[in-house]
Order: sequence, then structure tokens, then C-alpha cells
Amino acid sequence: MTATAPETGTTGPGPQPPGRRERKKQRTRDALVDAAFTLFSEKGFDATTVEEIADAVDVSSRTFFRYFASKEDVALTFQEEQTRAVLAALSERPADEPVMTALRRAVVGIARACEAGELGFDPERFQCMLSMMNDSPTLMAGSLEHAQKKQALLIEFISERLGVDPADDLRPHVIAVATTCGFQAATDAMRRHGGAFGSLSETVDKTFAILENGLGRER
Amino acid sequence: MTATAPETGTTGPGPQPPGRRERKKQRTRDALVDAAFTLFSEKGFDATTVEEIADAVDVSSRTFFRYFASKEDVALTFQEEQTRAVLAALSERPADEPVMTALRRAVVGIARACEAGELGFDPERFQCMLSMMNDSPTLMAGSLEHAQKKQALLIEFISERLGVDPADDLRPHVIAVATTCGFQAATDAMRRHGGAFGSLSETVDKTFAILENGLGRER
DNA sequence: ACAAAAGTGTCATGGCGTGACACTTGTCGT
DNA sequence: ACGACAAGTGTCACGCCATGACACTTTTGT
Repeated sequence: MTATAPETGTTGPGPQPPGRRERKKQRTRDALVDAAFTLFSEKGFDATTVEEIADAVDVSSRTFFRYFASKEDVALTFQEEQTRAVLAALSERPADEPVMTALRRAVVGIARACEAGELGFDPERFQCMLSMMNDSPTLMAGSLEHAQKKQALLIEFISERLGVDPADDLRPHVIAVATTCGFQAATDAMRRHGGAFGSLSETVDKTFAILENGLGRER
Repeated sequence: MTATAPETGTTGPGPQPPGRRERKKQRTRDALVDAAFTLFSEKGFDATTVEEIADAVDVSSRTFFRYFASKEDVALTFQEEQTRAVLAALSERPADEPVMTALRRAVVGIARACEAGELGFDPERFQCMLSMMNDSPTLMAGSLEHAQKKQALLIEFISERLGVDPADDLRPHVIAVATTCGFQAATDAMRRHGGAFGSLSETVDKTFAILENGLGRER
């Protein structure tokens, strides 16, 4: 150990604007997430205590809470990044696309990326989350709450795109909820029936198709 | 005190199959709900402790947890009864009605009943819940979790009605989610924009109309 | 009147989440 | 290179939620 000198001076490829402190912080954070998921998949979500997670990384549990607001939070890191990705994808869609199409493509695109393990999304970890939620109401609640926040952003996006005021027009609300729920229905189906409907992205795509066509026709 | 004799013997109008104990229990439960909502509306959900609620009814906080699984639980009593009512209404819909129509009418019907203050649903209390959820993520999470459970029941109902296997067919999932979300979108809109879209039942009705027609047409 | 059952209170425990304060470590100016 | 300053961390302490165990009171059925 002890590469005392390097780093200082003008040397250092230094493509990292953030300093060493920042990197360390990031490493701790990552380590916490890793440790958490390891323990979760070993013992389950509820049976894992914050202290255990912290101990595994050798920090105090107090520190854990400086990185994550709650135990659910660490398990849902994944979802937050996913949301960020969806919103980013959304803003790249051409403006003349019908809203629902834009939403569909953005969401399906991200689902594919997840499956491919891109963007730091670990499919295995995703699977772990789904099964954890099955027997941990707490976590499920957290997940749903997160979805709710995401929805507020969607409403904003959709309203702007449709050029309407969400206080006047109900459609943005319905479309946003439908989007959230479309995704939810897909994960839900996968939770309950494994991969019976194909991959996540396929399931999401089918779900959107049903929503676009309208539910009035069913029987 | 001490009406020692009455009640015993063959006397007693006794139109209540359940005994005195049962009634007492019910009264305690109701008192807890009342006290809880009073305190909630005074101080907010998070700022109210279980102990305060219990003290207000003069029972131990331990007892509180014998009636309700959690603090959210007491606040969501309302929703549980609502769900029960929806499922009941659902089973009364004629079998030849399209599923979506049946769902729509059942849900709208219950929403109307709520507004009318029937079934022990207090509109004022409902309003209190909505505003509480605005600044209490915990409660919101609980509410969403409840919705999730309700959804599982819906999937069952819909699958049976469509005569399909939910493990094979994605539609029951989507329709159930849509129903949940139809309702959710409506309450959501009311939370965010007050009564701008009319009453709850009207809003729900409009939401369902949009969903039935399909979202593909928008712009 | 009495025994079983149900409800409740008290005590004790454990995990979650947060505030306060002191200490270590990275950062930046000179 | 040295020192001031800020950021991150550990420790201690606290309050709340939720649950288990056990003893005590009330209700119920006979």
C-alpha cells in the first residue's frame, strides 16, 4: 500500500473532476448496496438488520442512515436509477410521436437495457427484489411509494407534451397512472407467475398494447 | 352500576347473536378509530403517537396493537371497508355485463355511497385522509400496499369472469391494475387539485371512460 | 357458583430512525 | 508544506413502533 506520491502534482489522468473524498464515498455507498443485497438474498429483507449491513462494510449503523434514508431505500436504489433512466429516455423521444407511443418505447427500451445488464442494472438483483417483495409488505410499500413519486414527474411531462393544464384535464393523470400501472402489471405478473409471459420487456410491451387499445372491448 | 340480574335468564330481547363482550370490543375499536382521526387531524399522522391514541381511549398502547396491526392500519380502516364493499357490489353485477362495465359501475356506486356518508363512510374523514397522505409518505405507502392486496382479489374475480387462467392471460392483470389505478388516478387528482374535476364519483367515472376508450388516440 | 375463554395491563425486548457532539480525514488557500 | 476549514464518521443517547410473555380481570357457558 502507500502509493504516497501519485495523484498529487499535475499528474493523474484526472478525468475525474470529483476528488478522492467523492470516490471514497461512492465506494462506501456501493459496498453498502452490495452487502445489503447479499444479506437480503441470504436471509430475506425483514430478517436482515441495518446493523448487520453496516457491520459487513465495517461502518456504524449511524453512517448507514447518512447514505440511505431507510432500509427500504437501499433495496430500491435500483428503482430510482431506473426512473432516472426512463425520464432521460423520454426526453429523447421525437416530439411528434403520440404520447402513449413515446411512453411505451421509452419504458420498453429501459426494460430491455435492464435485461441486458446495462447501466449497472443487475438482472439477478432485480429478480431478488421481486421475490423479496413477495414476502415483505414493508418493501412492497416502499416500492409503491417510489412509484408514486415517479408518477408526479410523469404527470408533469405528459401535461407539457399534450400542452394541457393538469388542473383542468384529467387525461395526463390517467395516462401517467396507466404508465406506472402498466409497468406494475408487468412486474406483478412476473412476480406471481414467473416468466410465463416472456421477458419483462415483452410483458411490458404487451401490457401497453392492451391499454392503448382500450379495455372496453373485453367480453 | 350493578344491574346484576337482567340479561340472564331467557329474557333479553337478545336480537344480537354476539354477546356483550363483542359489543364492548366493537365500542373500543370504534373509540380508537375516532380518537385516532381526531388526533390525526389536529396534529397530523406522523406527529401522533400510538400512545396518545391509546391514552385518549384510556387503554394501554399494547391493547391498541391488539386491535390494529399498525398505526397506518387504523387510518386505513376506511379503505378496507371500502374494498369489501366494492367486492360485494361486484358480485351483484349481472354476468352478461362486459367486465369493465361491471367494474366501473361497482366502483362508481361505492364512490357515491361514500359521498352520501352511507356505510359509515365519513366524507370529512376521507378528506382528512387525503390531506394526511400528502405529507406522510408512511401512510401513503400503507395505502398503496392495501391497494395492492385489493388488486390480487380483483385479478381473481376478473379471471373467473373472463373464464381465463391468470397464469396464461395477461388481460386480467391489466384490467385489475387499470381498475385500481382508475380509482387511484381519481383520488390522486383530487389530492393534487382539490375538487377541480367534480366529485369523487364523477372523477372516477371519467377516468374509467378514458381507460375504456384506450389511450392510443391521445395526440 | 364455577371453570374455561377472551380481553387487558404491565414489563421487557429489539429494531428503526434521528439529534448532538467530538474526532478523523480530505480539500484548499497561502 | 502547513494550517484553516469542511465533509464524513463514530459514539452516545433518545423516542417510537411493534411484539412476546405472563398475570389479572371480565364475560360466557354450564
